[in-house]
Amino acid sequence: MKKASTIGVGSEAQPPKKARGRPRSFDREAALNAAMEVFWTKGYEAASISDLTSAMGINPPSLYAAFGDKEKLFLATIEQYAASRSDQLCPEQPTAKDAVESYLRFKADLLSGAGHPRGCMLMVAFFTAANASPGLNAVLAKKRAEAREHMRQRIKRGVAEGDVPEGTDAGALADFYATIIAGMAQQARDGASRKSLMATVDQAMAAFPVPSRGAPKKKRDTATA
Amino acid sequence: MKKASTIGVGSEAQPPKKARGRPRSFDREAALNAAMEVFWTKGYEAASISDLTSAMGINPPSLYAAFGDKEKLFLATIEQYAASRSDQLCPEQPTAKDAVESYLRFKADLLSGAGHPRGCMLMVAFFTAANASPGLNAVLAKKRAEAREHMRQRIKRGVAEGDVPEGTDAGALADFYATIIAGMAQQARDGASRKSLMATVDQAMAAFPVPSRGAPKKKRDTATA
DNA sequence: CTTATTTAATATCGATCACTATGAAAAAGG
DNA sequence: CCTTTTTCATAGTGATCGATATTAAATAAG
Repeated sequence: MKKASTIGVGSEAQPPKKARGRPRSFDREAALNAAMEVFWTKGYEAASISDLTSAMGINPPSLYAAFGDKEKLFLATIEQYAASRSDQLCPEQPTAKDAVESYLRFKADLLSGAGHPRGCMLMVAFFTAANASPGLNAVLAKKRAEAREHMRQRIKRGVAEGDVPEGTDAGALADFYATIIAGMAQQARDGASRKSLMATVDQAMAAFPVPSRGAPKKKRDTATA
Repeated sequence: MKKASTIGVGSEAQPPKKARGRPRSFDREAALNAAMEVFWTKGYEAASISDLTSAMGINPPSLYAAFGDKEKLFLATIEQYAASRSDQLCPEQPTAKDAVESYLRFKADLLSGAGHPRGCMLMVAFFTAANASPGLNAVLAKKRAEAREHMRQRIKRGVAEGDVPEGTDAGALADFYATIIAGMAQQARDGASRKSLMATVDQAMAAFPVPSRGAPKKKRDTATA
């Protein structure tokens, strides 16, 4: 009766050592991706175990044995979603403005992309898991905060390097672009085209502050105030 | 057994003619407002009849007799919500930019206001009623489209009157500000302060196109192209 | 082989869902 | 008074929710 607890076993260590009991008859990652699409489409609370098991091609006991419960399965799909979308600003972009713009266009591309449900799964999760456990909501809140923080840090760096005007409020500017991303996620789920989202990115980038001509252009950290 | 069908009776005609049967023992509008707050807080599908009746202070049969069913009650709260927020741009603002800005600030005020749940009920509805009937979703989609259309018309008028540059794509600009509003709704539900939302409005308005100096400034419709 | 271990499939569990049948209570019309 | 009409309140309906007990099947170890 000793439980071996193979719930968390994803891809931590995969030597072909044979397990003891009856082998699993489904692909864990494929089932996880199927579950992700269900949650992405219907939302967390509206996705029933019945919806999930039929999409994953397994029975309820297999789901619970492999993933724990509905919330743990959802968290696993959230991690899968976030990991496959590397929520980070491209560090090769020379200026903060370029970095933010490429990030927004990357997002716009994903939001309107084919082969998966429309919009952002994290936004769907935010609205449809509001009544779920505090622990789940804490994870979601952290994921949301990360994107904003990455942008804020990049803008701050831009100020230090002189491609963003001195005195710019990096936090407020990051909030603005976080608002743009959230808005685009809603618009995309509402059916907005890639072209429409890109036009919104154009508009949003027109508001990015640039140093006035003749302003100090630091190269690194040689302050010339 | 003749049903008198008093479901829709809101405030269409209120002469104090006494009805025939036992009088209703609760205030219909107060109950509607209580239901609105439940839907606004928990979302459409997550709000149970039990949640609703206890917040409204009535029993299930009274709810069904007065409002029909859960979907009809929800639609009634949506109408109440939209009506009490006159989703229209202030026509007294002299320019399209002023009109859009005051609209955004009006929205930011409501989104972060006290005395009611955070965020926009229509956005909560959009995400939490996605699996509901097509009819319900059509109503919600129409409400969303209205705000965008009002902004588009006002921007178009600005182009005609010369306070918006010629050649401006009014639809794309309206899409941009609809994105801002949707994004602010999410941020507000996520806990953003009024101050933070207002800073985002500042940023968003910096992107509003203005005629270059020396550009034609039509007063009304005297074209001078 | 037998035993131990793990998964698969069936058939549920109690709780909650949206909703309602039933009859008493409260008013007006006669 | 009695009848009619409408609402109120109790106590449910069948359906579906998330989650499991149970048993058979499949593998490795001994």
